[in-house]
Amino acid sequence: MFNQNESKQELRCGELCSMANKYRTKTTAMLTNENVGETLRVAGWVETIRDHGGIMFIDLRDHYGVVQIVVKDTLLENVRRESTVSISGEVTKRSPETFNPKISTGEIEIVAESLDILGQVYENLPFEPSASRETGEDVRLKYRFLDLRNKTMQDALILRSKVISYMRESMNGMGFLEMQTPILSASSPEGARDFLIPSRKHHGKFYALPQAPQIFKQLLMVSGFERYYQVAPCFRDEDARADRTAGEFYQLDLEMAFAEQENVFEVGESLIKSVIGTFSKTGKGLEDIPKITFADALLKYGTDKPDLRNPLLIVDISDLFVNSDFKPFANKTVRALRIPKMGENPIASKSFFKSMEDFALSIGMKGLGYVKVEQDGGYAGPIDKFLTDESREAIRERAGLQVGDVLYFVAESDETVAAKYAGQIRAEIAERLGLIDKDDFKACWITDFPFYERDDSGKAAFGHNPFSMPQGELDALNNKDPFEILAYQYDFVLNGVELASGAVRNHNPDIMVKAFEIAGFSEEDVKNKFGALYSAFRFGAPPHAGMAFGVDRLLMLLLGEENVRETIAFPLNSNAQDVMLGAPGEVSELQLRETHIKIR
RNA sequence: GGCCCGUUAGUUCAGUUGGUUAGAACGCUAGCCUGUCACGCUAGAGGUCGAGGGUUCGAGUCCCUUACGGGUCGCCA
Repeated sequence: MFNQNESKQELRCGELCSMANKYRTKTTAMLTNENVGETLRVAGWVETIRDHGGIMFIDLRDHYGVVQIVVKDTLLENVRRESTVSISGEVTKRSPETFNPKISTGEIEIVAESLDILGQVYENLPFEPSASRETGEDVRLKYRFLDLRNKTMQDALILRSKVISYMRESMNGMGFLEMQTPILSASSPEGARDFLIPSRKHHGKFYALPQAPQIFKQLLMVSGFERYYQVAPCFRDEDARADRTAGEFYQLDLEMAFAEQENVFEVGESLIKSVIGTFSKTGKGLEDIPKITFADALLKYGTDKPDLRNPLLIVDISDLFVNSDFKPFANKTVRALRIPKMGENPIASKSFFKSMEDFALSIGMKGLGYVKVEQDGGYAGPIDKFLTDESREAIRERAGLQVGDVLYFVAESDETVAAKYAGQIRAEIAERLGLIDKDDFKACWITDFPFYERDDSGKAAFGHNPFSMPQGELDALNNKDPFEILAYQYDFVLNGVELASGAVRNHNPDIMVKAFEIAGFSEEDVKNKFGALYSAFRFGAPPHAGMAFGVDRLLMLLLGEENVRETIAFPLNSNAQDVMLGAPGEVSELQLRETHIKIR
């Protein structure tokens, strides 16, 4: 198993790494007790200087590790921390009482004979690289080159490199070809906002950066490349989140011809199980990956990206309150969340219930009712007095209530809203009670997304992806209520994070036209919006299906980071700016003229 | 665009009911120290308390406006 904590040691390298030159003859990774007595040269960054008057020590850090340098004369004048130096000297064995077990070179040291400053530090450091992760992100990103000297950041980017290379090997091993698709592309009419690039040669026209290689990979299927993948940059001009970078991100994008949903699952599971098993911090891998329908996920977990490490489940009890006298529940969607033994948890004090109610109000709920199951099996709590004896028993059975349990109630007129609130309560309770094992990995597939959703005016609009195949195909489109139609569309969810998304594609132009017609578009619209696909599908398209994993999010989960920017060398800040290079920035008059742009 | 939180030394933070000269740690500078490894000790420099306005005898502290940062909702087929 790959050990994240020893990633530097994993970077030991062969012949190429040992290339000796005027800067160094050895890297720290190559230094062992065997080198004692040898005079050699090392180069790196001055991590610390410990000046004891008559003797001084330097911790010299290169990419591979650290070695202690002993300096006995005035060589250290003008040497500053974090400058780069080249030092020659003799490797000596330390006396046993001065061994440092924390570093791999802890039993030896180099007695400096000469020292050259290769890269001086000219001003005070804005922060300590060793403590950079406690520094504000705006300062870190402005001096990202210093931030990345931090060991945790180095390890994160090393892991990123290893994981991507491992995924490429896996995909290659499964017979997939990595292919490149254009970066300068056309604006797509659906989906997120595009980043636009003005054309110099074509007045008033624009390229767009691809939101995903979607259309190109489907065209590759039509061309007969049956298994494609790409570590693909994707660009979307949407606002950032902790788990969503501004502007650009990487996907492991894949597509398979003559494939069904199950075939994609097989490939996806094979890939992700081996990645998690190989690279997770604890070595803990993924167990069985259940398939949960979108409808079921919304009911049981209150979200389409459930965290299955959270053991709590939601049940529907709406039917018990049809025509109930209790107005807040009567004829509403009522969901109940059982928290086993919570009544016996010392944390579950009066103030805990109060603060949960405050949380409920803060997310827009009107209140948060609950009952406790007492020792005698009876209920206590603010909701109990509104329950009939029959409903008490029905609820007990439905939710599997036992002595000591607490049951929370969520009631809303709108079913979707009720589900969402119940999901938020489920997540919050689990967080507060510490029910989630942060070192664990639990995943599921979410399947059977609705093909259409109601837009604001109640009309049918594409739910997620107009390219996906409706279940039941043309027959369903012709004969079913559009809102009953499901799509061959799926997400892969890991620890509550949407890690991948995919679909069986609609490769049939007749079904495509019909699907768009229901959503209010004509055949002409299809030709205009998706002309290339429409055309390609008229020339012998294979059925095909695929998906795409978010590489940055995968790294975030593997590293146990809360923020996806910790996995990227040079991310934009959450405001979509590069404060180091000044992007976005102004351009010259000439550049504007050449691209026919006038700034208002 | 809405909402929440924040902004005090280079960095991370403290700062009481509004009350003398705004503190600490790390970093920086200088000095001492021959075995440290987060070295230690001594001294020192370093602040328009994000900006503007208001209340007050008096504002880092209270009020308003605004800028910036983080999170979140919208958005992300």
